[in-house]
Amino acid sequence: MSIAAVERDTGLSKDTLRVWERRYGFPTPSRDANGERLYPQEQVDKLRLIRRLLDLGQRPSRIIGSTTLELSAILEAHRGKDLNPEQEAREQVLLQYVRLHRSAELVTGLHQALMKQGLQRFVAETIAPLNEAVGEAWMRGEIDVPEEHLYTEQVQNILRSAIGANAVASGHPRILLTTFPDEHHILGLLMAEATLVPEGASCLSLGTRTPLADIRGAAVSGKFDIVGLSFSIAYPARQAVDGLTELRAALPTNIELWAGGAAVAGKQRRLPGIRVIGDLNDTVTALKEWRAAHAAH
Amino acid sequence: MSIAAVERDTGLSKDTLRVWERRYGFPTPSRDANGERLYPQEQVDKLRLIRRLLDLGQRPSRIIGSTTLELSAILEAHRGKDLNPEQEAREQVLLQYVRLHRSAELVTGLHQALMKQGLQRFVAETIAPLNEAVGEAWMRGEIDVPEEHLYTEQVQNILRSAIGANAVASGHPRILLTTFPDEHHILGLLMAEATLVPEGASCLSLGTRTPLADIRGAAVSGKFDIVGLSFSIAYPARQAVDGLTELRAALPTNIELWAGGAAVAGKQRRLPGIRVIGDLNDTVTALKEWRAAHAAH
DNA sequence: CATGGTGATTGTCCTAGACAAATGAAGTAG
DNA sequence: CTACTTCATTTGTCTAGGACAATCACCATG
Repeated sequence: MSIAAVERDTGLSKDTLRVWERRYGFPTPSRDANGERLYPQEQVDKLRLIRRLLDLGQRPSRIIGSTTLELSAILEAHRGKDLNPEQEAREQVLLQYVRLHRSAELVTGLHQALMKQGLQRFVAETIAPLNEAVGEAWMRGEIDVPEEHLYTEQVQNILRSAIGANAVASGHPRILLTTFPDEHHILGLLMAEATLVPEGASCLSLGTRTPLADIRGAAVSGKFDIVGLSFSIAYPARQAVDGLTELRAALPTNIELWAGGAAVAGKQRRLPGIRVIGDLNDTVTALKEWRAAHAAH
Repeated sequence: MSIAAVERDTGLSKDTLRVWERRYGFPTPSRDANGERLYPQEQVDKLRLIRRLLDLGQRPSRIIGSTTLELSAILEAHRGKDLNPEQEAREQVLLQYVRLHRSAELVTGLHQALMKQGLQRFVAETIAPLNEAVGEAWMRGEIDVPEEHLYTEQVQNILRSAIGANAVASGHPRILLTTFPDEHHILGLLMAEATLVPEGASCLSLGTRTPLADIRGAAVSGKFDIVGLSFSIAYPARQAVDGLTELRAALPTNIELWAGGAAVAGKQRRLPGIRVIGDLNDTVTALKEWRAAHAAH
């Protein structure tokens, strides 16, 4: 696995990978005929774990010497904070369907949950925790790339159908949803849209990876009230803050800027003029705030 | 503007920006107190133009010396190349709905077409030509990134809903659909799925960007009969041929390999053992061939 | 407790050289 | 005239350490 592939896979920049090797003696990639780094799979797995722990506030020098098992244990310790046993049991049931040969059951299970809970609760209480469970299982190597892709695809199918069925043509406010250019993950965006649409907002999603200048252009020419950005846990927090600050400066002041997702959680202090969305319920709160502020007219 | 900001904004990597400065003498950023590059706004604008032209097939050394005005002129020249008046007129009718402020009409129009034509004809007769028209309009600079994204999203919504409504749990053959790692375009995949599902095939899509080794693993462990790959016009033909050859060698012989899309069109001769799908109708043909060959049992 | 200083940690940027993959031009065979 | 090879050029990405500012952990002082 080349250094560029590892960067894509782990979210650690090439510079960081090289400087870790120099400073901490890990990772220790072999070299190809051309002298370029080749990372073995198990080191990439460990890097993914480390990355996850960095996001949780650990520091590299502390954990980089630990084995994969020890890292998983630390991750576990971070986990068992607030686990509702009943809910976790239901997650485990769905999680075991995230297998290639059980895809039909996954689809059925998701559909049933959607019918039972309704769109908003389905997103907040089933999809969001399931997302996390899948992410963690992937970090621990319990599920692999095709299964994670399969999961993403099926959830996308369900959410897009449901959004289409609930869409209102001319609701207010008008919200433009998208992500920054190097953010591929779309589920956060779809979850936001699925939460907003039943509230009567008029959402337009541009999908992932829209250049900053184009976001601005679209927001202005489409006369949107709000621009919503989604950041997955894999997105570099620094880049998110910089990009958001730049976009905020570029947008007219009458267009609000909302940002949600793991990479911006707790960054409200550094993002003046931007509404940081804490979780899915907070999305609804933010919407109510907007409506209250604009009801006076 | 720092080098990281320019990378975000133009999509040109830091390495590329530095090597251009060294080789061509452009851009010429000033330095801050810390010796780090600071790009003036007008050079960033020019870099964006250059980036645009690179996507259109120009080469850096040819255009990097030109002024911003000259670059705009070249971009103009790329527009009205070989326009068949009749065809262009038809495209324009379809294309006028792909505007940010007309997204509601686009959705309505697509829905009506789907209801009128049925899923398979909708894909073959509406989506496929519209795809091409959008692609060409984008090449000519008549629509921009947000509009192309909007189009992709809306078509995705419709196709995914329709596929979900038509899916058969236990049909035959079992088909695994995905793309190679550097292929982001998903519409080809969805179009294939939408064509196959009404025929009673059991399709499972992994979405885009699945590593080759994982495609093989998924095909084997999921006991699929056929693996289908989609290649957009932007995918390098050479890479498609090499990747397919490698995958063919890695797959068991009893799993068929199908490849469709602009990048593999007409490459059947170089792809022994692989079924190259010419167009959407050919997808159905290939399916019938498979069934005929496996009916004997 | 809170606040501020200090030293260690850490990510990003720097320079300049190297090379393979992609491209275009010229030549050759069907 | 087309299709395939060959060869030179172009071009993006990788390499190596060095450097520094921002952040963090810690401790002392108000």
